[in-house]
Amino acid sequence: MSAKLNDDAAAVPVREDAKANFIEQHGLAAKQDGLPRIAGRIMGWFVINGGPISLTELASELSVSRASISTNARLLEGLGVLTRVAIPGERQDFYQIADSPYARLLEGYVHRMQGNVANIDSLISGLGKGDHGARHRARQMKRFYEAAITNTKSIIKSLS
Amino acid sequence: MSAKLNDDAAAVPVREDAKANFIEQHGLAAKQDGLPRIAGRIMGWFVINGGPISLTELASELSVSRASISTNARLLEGLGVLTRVAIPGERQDFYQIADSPYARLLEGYVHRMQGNVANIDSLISGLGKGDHGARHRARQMKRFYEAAITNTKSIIKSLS
DNA sequence: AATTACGTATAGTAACGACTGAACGCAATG
DNA sequence: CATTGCGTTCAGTCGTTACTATACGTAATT
Repeated sequence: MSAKLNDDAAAVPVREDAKANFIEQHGLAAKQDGLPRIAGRIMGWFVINGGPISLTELASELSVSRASISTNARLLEGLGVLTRVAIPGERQDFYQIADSPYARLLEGYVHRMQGNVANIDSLISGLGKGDHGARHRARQMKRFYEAAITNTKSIIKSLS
Repeated sequence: MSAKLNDDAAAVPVREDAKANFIEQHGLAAKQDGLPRIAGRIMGWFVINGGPISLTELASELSVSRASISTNARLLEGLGVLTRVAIPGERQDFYQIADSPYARLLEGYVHRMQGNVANIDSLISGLGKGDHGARHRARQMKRFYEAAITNTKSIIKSLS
């Protein structure tokens, strides 16, 4: 997956290409993380341009439907990546990139992993006396998740 | 689906339920991580039962098609979660849970994050002199990924 | 050889999710 | 009021993907 494509259209400004490319790549990366591609593109746009911006403007910026922008912006708001701000005198909703967006994302991640730990716990408490191997492997798995959780929490702390 | 929801046999129907439930929940969690649900169920089965087991046996254990088991087992093998072992005298392929499966998973995660960093770098080097905000936010994002990468690497080290 | 037992490749299906376009509700403006 | 502009909701479409069924290749058994 190497992506340095620089042979077509010669005299085009590379600057704008870099920005558009980043947005697109970030949308792709978001897909990898289980988020809709548009959500990733929105986030990429905010990394570059910061905001605040209205939904309709953002829709035309990324050339997608207003509906899609609306749902995905609220999704990102729920994840703590975007915050809704009111601009005095303006009727529209404006979105802005949150204060520490990545910390917010990690918090959701921690929450999911804690759910996994709970799942492991209910397995362990349901095991019989004979299931030595299963208990051992389940505990190993739990240790992994707990290590990941505490480490992630420390990252969150270092970002805030 | 007719499960065992009776109370006639005073045995321990709860035990088996716990195991089956764990497998199913783990399949669900895998979906969240972008893996096929069956891959997650396979992994859950191995956490409980360890292995080694042949593909056809595993297929009947999880009651899915042999083809699906085959592809997903190879997927997990590629991720470093399962290892193929040969049992002397047996013709079949046997799979076993790998030594430190979670460390392997995290390595893949690190790799993906490094790709993101590369993406950010190419954005930064494409920014003009005026894009102060963008450069600042991009650097912030890069710092986040780098922190996550080093922390994840330390987890990997602690698991190996 | 013929047959059996296994893993894999392939085509087809069924379900899922992202995204769009058109309606709706609502507030502010004319 | 009527209208305009906004965000949201909802039905529908399109593409993707997990999973199955079938066919295939191969190695061991007979």
